[in-house]
Amino acid sequence: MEVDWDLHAVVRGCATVTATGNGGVGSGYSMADLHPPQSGVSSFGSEEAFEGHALSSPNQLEELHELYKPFFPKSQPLSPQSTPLSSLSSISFSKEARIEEQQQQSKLSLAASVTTAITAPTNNSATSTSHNSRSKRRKNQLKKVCQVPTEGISSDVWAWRKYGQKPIKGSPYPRGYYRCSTSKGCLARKQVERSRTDPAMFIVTYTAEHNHPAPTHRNSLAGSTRQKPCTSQTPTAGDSVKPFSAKPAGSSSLTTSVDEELMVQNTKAGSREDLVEDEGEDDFGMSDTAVSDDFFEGLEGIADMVTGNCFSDRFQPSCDLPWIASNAATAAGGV
DNA sequence: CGCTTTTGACCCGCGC
DNA sequence: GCGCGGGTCAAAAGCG
Repeated sequence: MEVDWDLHAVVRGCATVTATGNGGVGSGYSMADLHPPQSGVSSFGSEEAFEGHALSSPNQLEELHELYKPFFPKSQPLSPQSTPLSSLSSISFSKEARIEEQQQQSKLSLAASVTTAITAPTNNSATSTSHNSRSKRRKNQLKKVCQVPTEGISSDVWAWRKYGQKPIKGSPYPRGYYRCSTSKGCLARKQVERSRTDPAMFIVTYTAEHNHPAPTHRNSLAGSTRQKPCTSQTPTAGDSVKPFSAKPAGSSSLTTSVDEELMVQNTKAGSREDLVEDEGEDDFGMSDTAVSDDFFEGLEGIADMVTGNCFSDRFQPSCDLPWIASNAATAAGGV
């Protein structure tokens, strides 16, 4: 696994980030947080990262930060050490992401029904059974796509459990499928895939929303640290399937709800600004997706918690949390 | 013991 | 209607 990435890196916030090389135009909200140990590869600082995109300057980041502030109850996300920006910067939309989303949306016929679209699966299937959800799998699913730096991936308040991984055509990296493990009934899912253009970045796609508050702590770490004995393939690997497990975001990480929030917002923002042109007005960029309301509500609560104490508790400055580490590791490439 | 990860198989949507 | 590819399920195994 990869644990090539330094843990501290994971926790450490940083600045910047990026959108993949091409970044999303406009979409690029970047929030980078940590950088991949991997090296310099990372984006920070790199011009590529910003290449023509949105946050090409620190100022922009700040602006974003400001923009998001309202969403964060108070403090921010990551550990004390992490800088506010870090959280913000961890996510960004990449062109790829956008495209994906666009496709998705276009299929859905976007805008108008976007809102409902996303929820549809949730609502409908909420009651329903797996069968239902399954049948609707690809229908009307609004997804939020965001790009996160490798480290950013570990920041996620929710506990995710990997339920699958698949090689994706056209991409050297496999895509990992995660579902919320906090609640059985939670339909929230996320897909994590390494960016083809920028291996240091992960494309995280969130589907559905959590129907419960964020976990305050993990129930168990068991199995969470599993790493292959052998391995060690670095994320770089482009290989496909196994070597890199896209483990993302945290599998169990509790990291920042805020981050997630940000992500979502980014998504929204991104989509709204770049993708959704039609949506003319959403306050804050929140209309676009459906995730919205409840999703945010929940997040807010979470954020509170997080900022309040969760973080202090769990997120140690240095992040020695085992699970985090493992997450990072996995995320990185884990498997 | 409980939970997570890994993996192969299966199912389903979508494009041709 | 067929095939491809993506998404999910479920069993096995590992870890705390």
